[in-house]
Amino acid sequence: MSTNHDLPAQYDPGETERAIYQRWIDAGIFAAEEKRSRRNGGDRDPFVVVMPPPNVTAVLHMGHGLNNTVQDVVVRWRRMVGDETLWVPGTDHAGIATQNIIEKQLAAEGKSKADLGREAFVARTVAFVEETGGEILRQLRAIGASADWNRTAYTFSPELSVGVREAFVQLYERGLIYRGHRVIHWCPRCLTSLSDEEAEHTEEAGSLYHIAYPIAGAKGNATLTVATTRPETMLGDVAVAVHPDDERYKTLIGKTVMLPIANIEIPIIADEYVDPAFGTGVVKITPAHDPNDFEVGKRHKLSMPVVMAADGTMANGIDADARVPADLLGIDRFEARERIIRSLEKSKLLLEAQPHQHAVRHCYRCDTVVEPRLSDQWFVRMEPLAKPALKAVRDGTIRILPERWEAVYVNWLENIRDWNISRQLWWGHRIPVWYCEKCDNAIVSRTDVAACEKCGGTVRQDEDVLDTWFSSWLFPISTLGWPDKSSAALAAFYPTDDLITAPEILFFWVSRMIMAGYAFMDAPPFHTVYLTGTVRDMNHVKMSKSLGNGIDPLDVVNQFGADALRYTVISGMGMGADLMLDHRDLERSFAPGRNFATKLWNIGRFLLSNVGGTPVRSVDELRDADLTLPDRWILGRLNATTLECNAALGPARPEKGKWRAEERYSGLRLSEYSEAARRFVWNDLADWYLETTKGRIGGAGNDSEVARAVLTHAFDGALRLLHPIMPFITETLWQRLPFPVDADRAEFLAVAPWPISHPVAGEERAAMASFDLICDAVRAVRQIRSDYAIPPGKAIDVSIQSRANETVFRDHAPLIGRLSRSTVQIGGESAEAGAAHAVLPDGSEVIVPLGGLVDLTKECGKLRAELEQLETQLSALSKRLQNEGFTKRAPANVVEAERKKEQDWTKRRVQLADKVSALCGG
RNA sequence: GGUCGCGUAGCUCAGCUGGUUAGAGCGCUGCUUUCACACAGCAGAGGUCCAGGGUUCGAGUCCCUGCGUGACCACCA
Repeated sequence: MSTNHDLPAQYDPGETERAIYQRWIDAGIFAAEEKRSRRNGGDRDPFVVVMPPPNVTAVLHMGHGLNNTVQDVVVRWRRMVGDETLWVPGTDHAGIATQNIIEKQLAAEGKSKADLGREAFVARTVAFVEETGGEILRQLRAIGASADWNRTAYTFSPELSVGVREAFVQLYERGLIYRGHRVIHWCPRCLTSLSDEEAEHTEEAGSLYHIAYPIAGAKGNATLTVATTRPETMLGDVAVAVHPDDERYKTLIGKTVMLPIANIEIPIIADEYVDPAFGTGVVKITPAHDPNDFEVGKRHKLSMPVVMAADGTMANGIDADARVPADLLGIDRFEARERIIRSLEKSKLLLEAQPHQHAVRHCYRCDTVVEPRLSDQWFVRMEPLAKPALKAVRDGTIRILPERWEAVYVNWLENIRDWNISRQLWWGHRIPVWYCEKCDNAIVSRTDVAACEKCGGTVRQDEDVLDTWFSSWLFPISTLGWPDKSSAALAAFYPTDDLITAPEILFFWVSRMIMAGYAFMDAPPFHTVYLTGTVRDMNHVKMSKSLGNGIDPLDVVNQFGADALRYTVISGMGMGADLMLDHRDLERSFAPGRNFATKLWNIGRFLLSNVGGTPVRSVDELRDADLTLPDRWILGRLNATTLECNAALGPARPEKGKWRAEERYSGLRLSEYSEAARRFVWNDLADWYLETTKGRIGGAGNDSEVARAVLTHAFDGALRLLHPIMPFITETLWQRLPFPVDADRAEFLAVAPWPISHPVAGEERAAMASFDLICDAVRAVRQIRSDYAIPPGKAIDVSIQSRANETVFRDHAPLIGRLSRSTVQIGGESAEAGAAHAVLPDGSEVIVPLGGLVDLTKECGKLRAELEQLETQLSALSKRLQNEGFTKRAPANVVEAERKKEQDWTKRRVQLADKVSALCGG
């Protein structure tokens, strides 16, 4: 133990945080051991959190800061409670995102990926990732993340890649992966297909063009008007469709129209898909460039001409013949739209361009407008996978917090569509399918294939790679050793416990992990999903680097310390609520956290300079008679605060495998936990208890020892409660506390036991109420001093008058006097209610009622009257409910309502009775 | 278009199953450099809990309507 008990006047987080983190790492306290898990014969419950793997190229932003702080708080809490705690860190290779970065680099060098070729491109990306990747994980250490870095995973590592192939092959063998020919979302900039989730809707102001298609062979200039928002695709039209029951067009069905510009005759068909009420009730059918039209085309066995190239320029593709005229070939789709509109205007076939608000899908990586495109892709059949995932949330195996997200989750899974998993990229897990060049055999294999197993012909592997999410959906199992089912880590730590992430990836990642858990392990990956809020600026705009409204968490760490960052994030975050921070004024956002750290520091300084470094006595050895009222009060407050923190943090896992209704939505209220701990430290310990010890510590004798012991114990408890939120400063201070000699001490606060609590007993409650009265008296005297501008140095005589609590006040008059810097007498004549009565220096007299004290006689009378009335009503009600005549005759809902009322009144009666006994004694 | 959320002090928000005088941080006013702390202490000011209606002995809390605002989902071209 340190003999130097002087702390520097100022806490310097920069100096201490790094050193402490290194000591934790050196001691290996973040490393989890399989054999200590109860599931592997150990004596500890496992508690496991899997980190949402950030993109390997990412740099830390506030979103990560928030998310990982929440995870770390939960993980550190469980570690202190004594669980075998594992937090698995890792990164994601992020197919499109990473490939885009390398392509941008190449573009800056005047090259394209085609110049390099696939192999060199991948090699370059690997080198880039090796060099710069994982920086974000190093940054997470700066905010104190207590992950088990020995287990750091990477979705594209050889180990995890084994799992990816295994998953693909297994699903293929179970008939859940298939190759499909259909219209998918295509990004003309990234040149790859996207899943439905990757093509995000944005509301945009566009136009609904009304275009006249001349009816073939009709008299005069008869036309049929179609409505479209994408006229450039009309070159790929193979029909126009009307609703079969639409009286306006019934007679035209079966006839043909001339497709303008392409000058082709196409049929008028009937299909129920058409909504007669929208637009003109006539729809152009372009099967290769619209998913609905594709379905219509299939139903009517229409051809599917492709009139656009992969990069979004006009082209005569498959089945298109010469539909695209020469002057439009190679023209970008949006330019082509303009030209086609102008051309139609000229030929008077454009009848109208209505302003039209509609949702346009954009690439989630580069924001380019997505183009529907006909192509061959690999799909996962989702419905069978969704079933157990749906059941899990419905039956309480998995809960999602905040509760409202459960409905969103259920809704998505109920309407799930097949998942396009192939991407036309170079960066990612190559699809494990080989095609024979000779016999057209397709081989799906866990290992690389050299030759066709049927004919021995040469094979080539599918060019495409898998969606990044096809590797991350395996994260909870693959990081623990799957597909090796005998893996000790899998046995010890799967299923995991909490999954903490942003709601944006509920569908991308969370839902799919649940499906993968059931598909490959036949067990859910976790029992709790906690969705955090979003970090926004003061205008409620989501923080992002590109908008320039971001905050760099490392700036905050440098200026205010990691603890300040963490405290701000945790205390400011209601369950699932967004967190608003001012990026232009970091002081405003983070000073409260820093100030609180300073407060802790100063309590520590007081303690070390007054209590000193000599070991204190253990509070367990103190006899009740030794404890003063303030001692009893602060110990009671510590206990109450521990209870509050426990209640806010909630059960770590469902008690009986599944969440019961009562516990399902409780816990993980981190801001409440943080507030309870802060209140204890600042408002109880620092503002009151510490002040009461000032006259005691340093004096000779027993009472000084008692005060030293209690103060140290209370501060120790506070540091334990706060450690998950502010790990650095609490560890620093805790290391220097003058613990009792024989204390059974952990080496680090990070692994010290969480405070023990007990149910509050009646006499404890009474003692605490007494001290609250003392505080009221002190406040009343201070108010007199402040209101009447009594100078600090000037003593005044005050008398406290209270018949009801005279004993309490009499016993503690010196304490009241010391805390209010006045001379206090107890007792006086007008003592009906409690009041402080002072004679001012100028001779005038003032009276201030004591805040917490009411006119007891009156108040008790009122309460007793209410209680009496309630009891009368309640007994009448109960009698009625016991009367079978009533319960049988009255309608069920009335009886039900009366029963409910009986319950309410009973509850209220207990409340009132409690109050009466607390306030009025007996 | 569908679903869901939010509207409480100047600002950012707590307030869980209805029950004392509606809370916190920041900001604001006054006093104080008192030997842990001015990144502080003490004492204050500030709220028709969006509006209107309803249920109840009792509503910030539950129900309905309206206004404002946000999120998610969506194949009306």
